[in-house]
Amino acid sequence: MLHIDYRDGRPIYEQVADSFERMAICGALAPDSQLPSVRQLAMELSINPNTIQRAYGELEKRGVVYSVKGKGNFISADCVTLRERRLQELETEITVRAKEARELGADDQMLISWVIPTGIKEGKP
Amino acid sequence: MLHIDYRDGRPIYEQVADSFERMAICGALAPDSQLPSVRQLAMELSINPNTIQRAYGELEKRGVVYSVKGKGNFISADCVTLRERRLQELETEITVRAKEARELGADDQMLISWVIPTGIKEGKP
Amino acid sequence: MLHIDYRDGRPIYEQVADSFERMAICGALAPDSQLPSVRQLAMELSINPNTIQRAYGELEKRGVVYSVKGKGNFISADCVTLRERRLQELETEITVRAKEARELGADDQMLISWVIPTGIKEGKP
Amino acid sequence: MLHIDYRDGRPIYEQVADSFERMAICGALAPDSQLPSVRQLAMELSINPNTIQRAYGELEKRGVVYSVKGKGNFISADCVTLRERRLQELETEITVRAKEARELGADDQMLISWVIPTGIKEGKP
DNA sequence: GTGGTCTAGACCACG
DNA sequence: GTGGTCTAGACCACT
Repeated sequence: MLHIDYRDGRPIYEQVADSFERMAICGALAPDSQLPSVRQLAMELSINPNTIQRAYGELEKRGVVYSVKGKGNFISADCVTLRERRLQELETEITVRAKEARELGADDQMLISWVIPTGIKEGKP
Repeated sequence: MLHIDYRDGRPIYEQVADSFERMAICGALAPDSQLPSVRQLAMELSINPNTIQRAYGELEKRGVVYSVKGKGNFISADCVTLRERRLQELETEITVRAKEARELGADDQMLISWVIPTGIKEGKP
Repeated sequence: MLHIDYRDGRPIYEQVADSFERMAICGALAPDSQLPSVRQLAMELSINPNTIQRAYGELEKRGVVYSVKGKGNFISADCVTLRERRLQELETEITVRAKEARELGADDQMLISWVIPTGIKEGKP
Repeated sequence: MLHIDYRDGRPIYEQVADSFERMAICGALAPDSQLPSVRQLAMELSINPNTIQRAYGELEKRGVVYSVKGKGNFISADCVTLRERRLQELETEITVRAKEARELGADDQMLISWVIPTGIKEGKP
């Protein structure tokens, strides 16, 4: 269900949080659907419960999840909203880098080639 | 001359190294020009010499400077080479994010608008 | 388990790193197996933890280990990969020296006798 | 006459010593011929006299040069003797590495290909 | 308890 | 004076 890569430089809690956010974004987790409990998920992944707790806290901070005392953690927004939020993040990350690349001599054509997949551009069959 | 931000999450040695790399890339530091000595820069920035040492070590690992015992640290490569190296980094960073954005529904037009500083902006103003 | 020679010209952190790399190459350390913790190894060898830290950093730079915050350091690559890497290093070291020896008058036969452990030795016994 | 490369990791005094040894080996410097004075060479190369002094000391330690107080430094042996000495050094350096390579799986054919130049093997036109 | 970073102060090799 | 290494001790982020 969830994949942890210890070699990945990122901390575990971040990997867990990212996985859930990705699932929420793609619609695999509907709004108000409940996440696995901290203890249960910790056992499944053989991870310290503190780490799961922190991952859920991270998701709450990002606005992806809300927690109800004594009940559990739940997805807070629909996938469309989350998708837009993530797209805005990506936009700033890309524009910042595009700006730097432009200052280093990259021109329109080069930048466009970076964001448009090579080969087949239409269809996605 | 050099600015350190303690609130910046990045470690100090990395900030120092990045600053020098940026200066070398933009041509502000010519090849074979000498960098400030470890001790002197440490005093100017009120930083431990060990931290500067590490920053210079990082730059050497990146191929931006070379060090001569008893003489000092010097810029190793010309700005053109360094610029190409940095552009390749930016390319991968951008393509990875563009790929994710595309999976989230971004189309060519949207991605292109992110990398091209258009004077005309639709909506948002 | 690990041997440090203070008279050896090489820095301690390099000796430590080399020892672990050699063990990983010969298969004594399997991929994903955990290395001793920085503090523990420092105590065993009566060495400053900082030096061990640096040795592990060196190994990470070489691609021999990966580190996980709060967990420890682990072997990253299999012995076959590491072996090939080391063989390439040895190839360049040998070819460089063979070239110089050739310029000094060594012929094919002499060079071959150096790299092949012949039971029969002419003269010298 | 003599070439110093500051980017070369090796210390200056070693580079100077190596250059003279190479010249003595190839016969460019005859036995008992005088080397340039410490001060003069230091000026020519824009190097600290201490460094030249150390280079000459290194050469004396290697048995390539002998010094006469108040007179100067002189080549000690003929090129044939020096050549043999250097060849013995290269032999040990190569055999040690060949032994390690063999332990890592290199076979005769591989090792021979390392010490015999690719392409044309006869003639040296 | 783990690794990652930083500070403080010392010694050595090199020039 | 320079860089390179090592020690000692501290704090932080992560598990």
